[in-house]
Amino acid sequence: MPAPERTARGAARRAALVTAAADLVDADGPAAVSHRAVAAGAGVPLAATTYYFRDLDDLVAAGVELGCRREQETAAAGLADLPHRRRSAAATAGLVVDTVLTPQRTTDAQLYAYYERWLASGRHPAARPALQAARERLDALLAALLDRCGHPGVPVGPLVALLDGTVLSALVEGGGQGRARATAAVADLLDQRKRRLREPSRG
Amino acid sequence: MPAPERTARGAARRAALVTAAADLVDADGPAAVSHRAVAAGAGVPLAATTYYFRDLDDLVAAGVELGCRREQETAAAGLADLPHRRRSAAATAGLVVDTVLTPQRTTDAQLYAYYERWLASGRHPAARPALQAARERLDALLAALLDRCGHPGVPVGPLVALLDGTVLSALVEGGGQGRARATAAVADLLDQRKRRLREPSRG
DNA sequence: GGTCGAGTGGTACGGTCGTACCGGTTGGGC
DNA sequence: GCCCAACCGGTACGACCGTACCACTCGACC
Repeated sequence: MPAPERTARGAARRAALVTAAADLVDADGPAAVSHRAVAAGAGVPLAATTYYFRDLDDLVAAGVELGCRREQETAAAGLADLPHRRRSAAATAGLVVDTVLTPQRTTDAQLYAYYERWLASGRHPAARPALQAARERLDALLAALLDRCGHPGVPVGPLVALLDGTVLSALVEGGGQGRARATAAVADLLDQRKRRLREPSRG
Repeated sequence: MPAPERTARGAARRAALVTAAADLVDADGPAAVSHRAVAAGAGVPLAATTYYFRDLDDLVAAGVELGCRREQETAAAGLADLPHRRRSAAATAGLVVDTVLTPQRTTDAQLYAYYERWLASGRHPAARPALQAARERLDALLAALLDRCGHPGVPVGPLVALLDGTVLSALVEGGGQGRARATAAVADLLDQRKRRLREPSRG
């Protein structure tokens, strides 16, 4: 079952499976990926999943990879269209949150699935490379975004950490405030940094 | 199956089940909790799990609750023994990380399980109250800790968010650097705040 | 001593799961 | 026209799952 799809039809079917897997991961987290669910989602027989993927880990990894990549591609496209202009901390924070979470992810269920995806490498080691790459691309995307918004040089690592942790906390609390809390927290961080830069560290 | 254990023996058996569930959650996350795994862990027959718990959600919630509570109790005890003394940002950060993650949680697998536990309310709504309460107690614990270390008034929410997000990022990266990264990030935050306080915001 | 309810434990049912198997089909190269 | 690989798709197996059932034991109380 090496399945190096050589046929156009084969490649299309494999792509359909990966798309179905990515959709499942996005909607319900990596745990929702099963051979049967993916096959049903792609509209192909069950056996196609084992023909094109070594095992479930492989299938999950492919779904995670596509899910990360496709949403970052649209984020990158949006970033390219964004005019280079100084923006307020609040406006910038909104764009940061949109870049990290995508504008589509609004409900708590979607945010749960999102963070379950980041944790996917725990249960599915094959997904780790995709997640690492996605994380690196995200950092680059955010650095470029912050630059375009007149907030250059902001350390991206702590900013993403603050965002993620804030959403996590809001998920525990419940009530769908994840995005709002994260936006406020990021805006605060940008504001603090701006103030710090205005008065250079002690003469 | 209301199971309001009236017998001392019954209460003990229920406690054994909850302990086994908490151990499973700690070791492998909430998804590892199954009737059979809990029964085996507690050394009781399978049917005991359905006798003492309405359904699996109930069992998971009980395990999550105990897991959170017992580790916070030891953290609170340690805090009570901690002498009130000014401490460096680095030393304080180490204590903060120990309070949040417990000193025992060192491996990546344990940290994965820890954050899966925070996400438990997504799949197991019954666990939400326990997680909310745990989060509130954690905030109080940290506020007290920071006070004892000569860092009073530090906003705890963003601090925990930064810590959690940093560990999350380190888990994606892999390599077991979660604690170290989190400690450094928290120390940085405390240092920045100290500097900010030293030169009061612009005359 | 009899009763009654809490607790016990073995067993079973219906379902989903990952994965394997295998005969059938197709389509491009000789 | 044939062949061979890629591909297809139905089916099956064994494992584990949540949950239900039920005959049983035991201890307290009338």
